[in-house]
Amino acid sequence: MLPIKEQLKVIKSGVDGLIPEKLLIEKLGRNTPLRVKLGVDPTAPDLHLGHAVPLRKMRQFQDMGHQIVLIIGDATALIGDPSGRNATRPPLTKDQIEENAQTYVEQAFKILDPERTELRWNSEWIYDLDLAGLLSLASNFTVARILERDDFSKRYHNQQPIALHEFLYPLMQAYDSVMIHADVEMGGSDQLFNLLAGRELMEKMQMEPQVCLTLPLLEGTDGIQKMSKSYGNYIGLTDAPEEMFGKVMSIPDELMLKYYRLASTEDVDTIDKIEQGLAEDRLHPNKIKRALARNIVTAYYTEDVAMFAEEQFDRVFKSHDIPDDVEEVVCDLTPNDEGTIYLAALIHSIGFASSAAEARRLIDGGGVKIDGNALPEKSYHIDPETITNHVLQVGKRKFARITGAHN
RNA sequence: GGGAGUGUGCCCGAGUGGCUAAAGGGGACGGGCUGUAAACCCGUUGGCUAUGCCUACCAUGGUUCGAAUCCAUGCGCUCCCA
Repeated sequence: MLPIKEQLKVIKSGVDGLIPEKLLIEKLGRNTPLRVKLGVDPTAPDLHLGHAVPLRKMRQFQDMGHQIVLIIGDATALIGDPSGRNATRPPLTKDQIEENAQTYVEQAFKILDPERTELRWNSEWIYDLDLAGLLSLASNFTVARILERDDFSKRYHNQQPIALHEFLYPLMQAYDSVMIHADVEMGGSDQLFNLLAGRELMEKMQMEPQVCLTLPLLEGTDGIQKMSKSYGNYIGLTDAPEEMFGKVMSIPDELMLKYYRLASTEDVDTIDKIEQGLAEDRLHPNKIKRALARNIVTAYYTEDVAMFAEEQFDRVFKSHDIPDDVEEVVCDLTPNDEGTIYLAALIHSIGFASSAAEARRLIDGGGVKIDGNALPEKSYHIDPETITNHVLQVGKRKFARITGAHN
């Protein structure tokens, strides 16, 4: 294993908090692999760049020879983590959880080395807890202690409901740490309370407590709220390369460095140089953002794919051209008695607008183009000839080559 | 168990009998500009083959020529007391 100093440098890069650092040094000093825990709840089927932040940190531990333990919270997902929430999570069925968990693991292993990962499901021990067990577990915490946490107290003061089962969530997560004998548990900074509950419970059960490692939350593409599927500001690990590239380009400039530190594969020294270069105006923000987008796409696909994604991006957004690979869409282009087709309905039917009325508004706003030429206002009804085998564009990003059905 | 509130469009939030498809803000989308799907500026934001028609302010019923607005009951949520 690397010397402790070297290990600490890697561990601490990009982290938000390490509680307590002294204990971590002590644990590292024993020169045996640490058990490093990350628990994830399969509440949504797709992982995004925000989830990837702790996973990347896990990978760093893994590469230094520590034993990482990835816990799939299939049991805790039934409760739903209240962290940072202002409302109770909608319940998921066991089937949904099962399904989500599958894709979750698959995507996590794009970052982690599966061969050296201990994968556990917390239903393994949580389902064995009977009521008596649960009660004795609950007796370790007080209501005041749980109510202390920011999200609960906010909800309480704002007269928003807190369901009783949500109180139990931190206990369940803490119990996971006990069961797998965690040395370190990591999570986003919003997880701090849950992580500390793990420490507390371990101590009460006469174990050496875990070290809590928190990572900053990654803001989504809007640059304001944390990346989350429910805010629609996420960059999914399974997004198409062009999509991924474009989404990275859409983050506010101020967020670039944070993305470099938390979501890219670039090492600390390189990022420091970039930061300096930007501050001194030696590096152009657009170039740096492009490099970031390429790096991220490369991490989940390949370098070639990333370069192609960049080319397409330039075609569409820089030169306002039509991309190479426009999807062909077959539509009913049978004209009515007046020899026209209702374009607004067609746009709606292929999913480019949420209603025909919206399609009409888009036409009037100049957002609908055929072969790159904007249609004039009110052209809701058009001659089918003008569109058959031509490229219909709605907004900047939606393209389709329209062909008629063969009757 | 008793009492007090509250429920509006994707979200927040005004509106307390007609001028309300419903102010304002956020978000989203579209256009312009550009170094980007950054920033900034402008526009749009219930549905419908559409100068009109239909559906909408928790639900149902009522008062009224006319209700998001008044009344009744129900449902949801919150708070206080026990």
